[in-house]
Amino acid sequence: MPEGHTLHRLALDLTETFGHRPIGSTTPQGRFADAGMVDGLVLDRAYAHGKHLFVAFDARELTVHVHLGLFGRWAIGRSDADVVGQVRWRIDDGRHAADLRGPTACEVLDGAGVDRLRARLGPDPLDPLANPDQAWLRISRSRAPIAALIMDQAVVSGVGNIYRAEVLFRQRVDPWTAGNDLSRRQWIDVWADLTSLMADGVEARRIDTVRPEHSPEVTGRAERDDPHGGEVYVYRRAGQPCLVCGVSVAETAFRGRNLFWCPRCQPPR
DNA sequence: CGGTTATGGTCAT
DNA sequence: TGACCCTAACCGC
Repeated sequence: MPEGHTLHRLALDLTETFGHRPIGSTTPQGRFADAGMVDGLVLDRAYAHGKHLFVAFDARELTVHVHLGLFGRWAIGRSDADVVGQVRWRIDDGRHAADLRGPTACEVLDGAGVDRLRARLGPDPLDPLANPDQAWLRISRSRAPIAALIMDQAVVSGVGNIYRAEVLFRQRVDPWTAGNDLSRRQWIDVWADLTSLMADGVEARRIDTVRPEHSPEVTGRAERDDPHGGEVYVYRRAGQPCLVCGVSVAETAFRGRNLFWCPRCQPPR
């Protein structure tokens, strides 16, 4: 489930449900040995930087860092809900309980640890203070394809396989364009589009990228055919006609991930 | 019941 | 580039 919008949505939900309240912290599965370090502390707020979630606790300056990886999920429910499956971390304020399953990271950090981690991350389109030039500096000096750069969390934070495919399609950028062949204009347009698409994703809790003029005949497709949960142009539509030009959508395995694009709408420069 | 799949990332070679 | 980590849903037998 997790591209950047998912984590920002989660941060808002966790803050709304548990913010400024003392919470119980346990590890039903047993694999978060430090869960007790924040047990009984006041949960200040949760926030996200790209795909990383930070749950900050009171004066002790402790923060739980969570990365969902490919399979991780949070489920917020009632406090009296039974533990089902592999729950790494449960927080509980007596009314609600939130269960974390399958994360790649769930660890307690101090302030310096949070700073170190965030220093490795590129600007996040969902951060109003983020500076796209910070990413441009790296992109414009790299010979790697933009398809690789845009998913490199040190370059840009929060873009995953769906937003990558969709934003490059919407901006008609060939995914194989080398970073140093991309124009500054193209990058600024990609960034601006990411900003609005991802903000929409936070609100809608899903990824929808298809413009109204292309959507009437496909509305409902995602729910019917594909569990990823949104209306998209090219993601997981290999072999199907492009919603804009009708050409068959292309797919290839690239660095361990599936890459989708339209060869006609996204021609080489 | 076993194999496959998934919106991610790290580490070794 | 490949091995491996994390979990649950789904599919075919």
